[in-house]
Amino acid sequence: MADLARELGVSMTTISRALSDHHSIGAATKQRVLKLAKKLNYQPNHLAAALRRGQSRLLGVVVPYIEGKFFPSVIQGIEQAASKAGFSVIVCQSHENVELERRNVETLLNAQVAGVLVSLARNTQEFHHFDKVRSRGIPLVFFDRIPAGEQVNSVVLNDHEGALQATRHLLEQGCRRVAHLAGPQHINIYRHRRQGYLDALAAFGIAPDEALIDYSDMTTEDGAAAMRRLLALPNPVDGVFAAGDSAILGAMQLLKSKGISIPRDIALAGFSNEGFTAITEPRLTSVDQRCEEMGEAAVRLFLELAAAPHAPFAQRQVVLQPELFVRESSLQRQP
Amino acid sequence: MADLARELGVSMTTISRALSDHHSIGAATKQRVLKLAKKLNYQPNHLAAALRRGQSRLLGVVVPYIEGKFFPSVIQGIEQAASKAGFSVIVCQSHENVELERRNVETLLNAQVAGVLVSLARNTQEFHHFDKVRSRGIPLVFFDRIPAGEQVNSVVLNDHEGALQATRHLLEQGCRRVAHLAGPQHINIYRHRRQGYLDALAAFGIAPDEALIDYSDMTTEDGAAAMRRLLALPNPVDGVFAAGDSAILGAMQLLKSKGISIPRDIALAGFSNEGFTAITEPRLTSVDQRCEEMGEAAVRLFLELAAAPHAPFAQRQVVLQPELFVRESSLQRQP
DNA sequence: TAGCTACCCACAAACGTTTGTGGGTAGCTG
DNA sequence: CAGCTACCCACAAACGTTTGTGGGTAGCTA
Repeated sequence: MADLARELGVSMTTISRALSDHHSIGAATKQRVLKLAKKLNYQPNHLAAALRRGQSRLLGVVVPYIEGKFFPSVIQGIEQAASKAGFSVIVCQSHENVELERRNVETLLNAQVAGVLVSLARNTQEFHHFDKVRSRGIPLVFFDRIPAGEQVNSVVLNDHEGALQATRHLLEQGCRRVAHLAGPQHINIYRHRRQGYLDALAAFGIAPDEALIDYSDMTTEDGAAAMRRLLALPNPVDGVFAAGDSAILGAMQLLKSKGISIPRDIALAGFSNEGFTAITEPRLTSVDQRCEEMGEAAVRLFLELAAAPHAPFAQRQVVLQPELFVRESSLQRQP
Repeated sequence: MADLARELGVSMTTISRALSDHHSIGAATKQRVLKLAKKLNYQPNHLAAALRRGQSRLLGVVVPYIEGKFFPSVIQGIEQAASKAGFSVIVCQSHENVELERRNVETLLNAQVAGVLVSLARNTQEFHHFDKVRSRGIPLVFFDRIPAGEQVNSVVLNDHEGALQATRHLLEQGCRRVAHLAGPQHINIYRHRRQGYLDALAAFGIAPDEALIDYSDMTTEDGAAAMRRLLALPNPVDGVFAAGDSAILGAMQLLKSKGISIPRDIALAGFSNEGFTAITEPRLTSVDQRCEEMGEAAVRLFLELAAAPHAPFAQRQVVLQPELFVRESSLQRQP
């Protein structure tokens, strides 16, 4: 910047203001500065700017993991929206571990991020590590997995609706004893999916049966184990809706190993629309989560919060509509 | 820091040196400083430190994408090793696009990263956007997809060996006309995999046949299209080795749709050991890439380079050994 | 012409660290 | 006791921006 100033015979103030399009700089001067900056290949030091301003153009993201389809896609949406707004994204994984999540938040604060976007780890049940973020006045947005019973800004899928659609679809295909593979109920998404399942049953006048609901961490192994248990019931099920695709995959693999026909004997539906749902045989019906939109929405929310830094806190929530992808694992039950 | 200094009646110099464990500060003083820092909940401003030092504790990573298994796992390895060394990781995706790759590098430089780890985009054929990194004296490490014909530091898999093993395995199972689905040959990994394939054939005294080698971008669709072409050959193939799992998946899907038995009629092997290789039926034989080790090795290399900032440049390359995972798609060809 | 507005610009102080330089003290050696 | 080493510490200048304050000039109005 000093070079630019010397070259043009103006002060660094003018350079800085010209570059940031300040109103008190003449259009002609701005042009000259910009042109010379290009010519000299001037690279702004964002660090210095961040230091002076007390805030960087970095956006911190904490997710449980980045395998599978969901989180990478959300991050993709975040990156796109962020870069449009001139922000860079720094991604951390909590590996489903509160302790790591806590450390990640620290790291991000130390990097002076302008905002923090979080999807909670599985075992996060208290939220004090986010207090610092708020107390520093840094916008905080949760997405997908959000804190229970807290006043927060968040972007979520209408999980209830997704589960409702999936379960209703199974019922419409003729299923009458539909089981549910449920996730940990302290996590909002799994709680809502379970409720959607129950409400779909109710809409069909079917009484819920706790024996048909299996609670687990929703891994492939959990899904297989649950399916094994369900098969042992005196009154066998004819449909399974899982709150996650890994679990329904496990169930499917077990059924196939037992020679049980899908969907003729048992119809299956999952949640997340993972890539592999289109690979299995039969292909798996699943609820799509609008991953990229979720990322974009989270960034939009962040930008709004950042635009009004000292506005009184008002909880905001964006709710996205899921979409059911129907595939062969649940189709043509009734010939 | 000023608070700490005032409280303890020493200068900020002492505080700074005590916190960074400088040798000219007494152990007693260090203890006092550390204790008070804890008590006052002192949060260092890494930005300021980075500004002063001209370097942050951030490690920049550029990858083509983060879907699938490979890159997330590598990143996982990077994060682990980096956090052990006190670095945070900032991940950017180039989406297989040189232009974005260029911009990502700019962004990272602006963030004053301490090092840059890169896996090239598919269409990156010139490398001038990395000159700035070097000229600033910032360690630059390539992994997996590295520049051709350049003096660089890199971590790669022994792709040749992996391909050799996979192809040899197919031949050992009784295959005699093994086709190869090859990727773009300007990319090191695909070139080496093709060469491994050829060398395995040679070892079995089989003459290579260019008609059996298909070049494409290795998508699922590409794999299916290639398989369709191969089936139309007068002299049909009895084995296919693909340089990527997506392609071999496409091939598999096409074969199944034609009612061709795997592995009895045609045996299949892929590369990457993607998650879905254990889901397909039959499960897919594939070469595992030691993803996490690759990430760790890249960080190790970075740390070595960072430790000797002004050492004369000496090209370094770490080569990891692949591992063949044999599954049903290639087994028991000879009863 | 005095007074006002609208622009345009420079000075200099921040932002929170790190670090080269140099000064001081204690203990030891010869 | 002089001289040396080994510690210990403070001063102050950086690092590259942003921004509040205030000064200057031109053009217009009354």
